[in-house]
Amino acid sequence: MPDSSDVERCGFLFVHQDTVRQVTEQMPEDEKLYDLAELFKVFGDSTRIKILYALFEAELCVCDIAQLLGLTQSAVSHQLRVLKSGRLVKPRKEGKTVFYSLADDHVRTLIAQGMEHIEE
Amino acid sequence: MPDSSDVERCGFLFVHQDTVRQVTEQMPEDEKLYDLAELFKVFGDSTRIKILYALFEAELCVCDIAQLLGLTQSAVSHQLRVLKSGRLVKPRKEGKTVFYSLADDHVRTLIAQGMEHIEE
DNA sequence: ATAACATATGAACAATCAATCATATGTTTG
DNA sequence: CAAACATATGATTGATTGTTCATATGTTAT
Repeated sequence: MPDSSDVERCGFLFVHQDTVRQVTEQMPEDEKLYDLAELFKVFGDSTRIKILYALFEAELCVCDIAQLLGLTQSAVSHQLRVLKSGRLVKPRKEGKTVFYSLADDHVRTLIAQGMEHIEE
Repeated sequence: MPDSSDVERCGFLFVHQDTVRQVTEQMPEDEKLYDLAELFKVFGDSTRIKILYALFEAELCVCDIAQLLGLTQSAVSHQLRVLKSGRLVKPRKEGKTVFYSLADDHVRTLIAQGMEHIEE
């Protein structure tokens, strides 16, 4: 990370000074941007995407998901933990088994938007 | 990865057999799911998110972005390459300098949706 | 042509991460 | 209580990734 005494300068920054100030003002806080990146990181793995897609259709238990996707129970459980901590899925306990479902509709919307981008 | 001869079975798969079949049918092809995960992976880094946010307001050159975000020219260039290969930004060359802008509106929509999820 | 500049690229390294294996927790059934 | 079952967790490991440093490519100006 370069420190302020050693900042590079191209000719355009000062030409676009107004724009640059505007950009700086509109930029959300660092923490928010970090959280946003963390959210997308959760979507950024094909196993987790598959799990989410599976939950598009139905509430499923860990073991069902594992069979459905040809994965280990452990792998699925680990990934469900990531999805849960990102508030993308929510558990419902029923005796021994835990059923997972999508936490809210943002998950659907985000994935749909992503698909649109892929397919265009 | 477990092979088919050694599949775990919980009591629920067969209870939910119809649902499981339906889920399997609705599931997109593996390659598409992989690509989708790749797309989200591009959003899944705070530096890239910051770059995208900067480009929300204006077309900017590499050097401007570097200064704006307090990053190395090299780091920005590397990340712009990732963003470009994900078709999230597009370059416009003008002499020595290269200006980058958002490739399309999906970028805005996706980030907006993500922010909604974060802020709720 | 040569110097200055803007950007891109390649190699190297530290950090992060997903899958695996082994095991722990907690629930139901006999 | 003990055995069987469903899920969760912790440690390890191979792979991926973001940054840095050095350098290359390509453009403009003297």
